[in-house]
Amino acid sequence: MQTFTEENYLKTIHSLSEQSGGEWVTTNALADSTMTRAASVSDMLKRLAEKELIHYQKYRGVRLSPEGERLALKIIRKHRLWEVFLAEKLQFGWDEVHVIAEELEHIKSERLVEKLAAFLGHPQFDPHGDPIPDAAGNMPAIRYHKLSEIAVGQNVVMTGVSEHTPAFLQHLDKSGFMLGCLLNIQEINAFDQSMRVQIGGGSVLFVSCEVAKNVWVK
Amino acid sequence: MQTFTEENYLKTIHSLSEQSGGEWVTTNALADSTMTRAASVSDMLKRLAEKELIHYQKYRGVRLSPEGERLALKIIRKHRLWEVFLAEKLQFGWDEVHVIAEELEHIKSERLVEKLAAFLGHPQFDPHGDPIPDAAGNMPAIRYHKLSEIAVGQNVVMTGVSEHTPAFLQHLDKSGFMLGCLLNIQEINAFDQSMRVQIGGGSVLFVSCEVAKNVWVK
DNA sequence: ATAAATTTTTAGATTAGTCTAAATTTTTTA
DNA sequence: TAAAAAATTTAGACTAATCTAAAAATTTAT
Repeated sequence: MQTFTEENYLKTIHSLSEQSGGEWVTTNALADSTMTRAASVSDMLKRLAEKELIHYQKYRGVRLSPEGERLALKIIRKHRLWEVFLAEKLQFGWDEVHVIAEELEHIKSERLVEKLAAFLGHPQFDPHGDPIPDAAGNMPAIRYHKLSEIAVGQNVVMTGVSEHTPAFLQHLDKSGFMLGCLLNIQEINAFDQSMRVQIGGGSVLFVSCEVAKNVWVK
Repeated sequence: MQTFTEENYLKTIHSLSEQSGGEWVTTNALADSTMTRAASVSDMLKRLAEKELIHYQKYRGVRLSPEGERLALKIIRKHRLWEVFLAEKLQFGWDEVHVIAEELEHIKSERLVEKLAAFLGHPQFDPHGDPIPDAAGNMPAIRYHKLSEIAVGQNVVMTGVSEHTPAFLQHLDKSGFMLGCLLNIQEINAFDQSMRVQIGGGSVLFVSCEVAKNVWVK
């Protein structure tokens, strides 16, 4: 049985490892992500290695063990299912669901997760377009492309976001972005890589490079 | 902001105080209810008194302060709303909802509670027949009568239970008891106060005094 | 009303998780 | 490739919540 804190470390290691394409995760990267100090991370890594949830090599970094990976995926599954519940059943905005799901993801009951999944109709994606692992821990790794990598003239569909802060999501709301919307890239400014984009065949707007990098499309 | 543990103490003090009709709650009673030792309770009471959530007099006992009462009712509201969600939306049995709600009740978001209440249609009672405090903290104190106090020949309706253990609730399931069912008291045995009861105009069964004491009727 | 029994509190220790400061190891750079 | 810089770990301390054992206060009983 893991504590709340241990679960958060496993989840963070998973996410950093995914972001870096499977590299070993460093102590400092973890300290930044968990808002703690490197010394605290070192302590915790010793504890997680003791429990064989991670492979840990001093001064080198850390990877999840198969068991750690399994647990991380269970937490991610719960997090994303709760996000779907909050957005679809309770009408929360996609900018609000993350923080609440950070708490809900630690509720223990296996039965609860499976009944929740059934109640929601076994959704495949959360409100940000992130895939939901199934009960066995399988998660499709389809990440498509960043909007910032699409060429002028292309038509694409928005499939997700890689940044979950309320500030970013509210900015997208204001601009008219939503999952599934059609995007036509009309122009890319060579100077700052900002784009002129038409959304859903309607309004046209300018999208900064910082925004475009955090929007997934296919 | 309170910790998980502090919230549980407040809830327990509320419940013991309610059970004893508003008496001061003793250290030992709390130790029994929270599965800890009297020494740990003493420590915690000092902390809660420091935060002015309780009125605490050494060697005498403890009462909730107005602020402590307000917080306790908020937790009870959350607990009971989640129980309704689990039973009505996720099809959990009334014997399963309590333990899961013990975790869910600590989720912080105010907005979540109010959206959940709206989603459930602002229910007045949880699956055990316990009243749900409203957002302002008002809770109807209607507790009706114990089945064990009803006279022979009377017809009553089951309105709740005062014991939430799976063992007790599963026993009621097996016997055919459910909230709202009609009960006709056909006989009371003088020797052990056990009863012969007809349920819903149908099956007749024997009910021990221990069971009858934990069933509320009107 | 005093002694015995019970209840409650204090004292001192333990664990998980955190911190700062210092020491150590690795990486970078000249 | 050795010195400087950066990253990481160890050492030692702190807080919340708990425990056992002992001391103190209250209640009960003779």
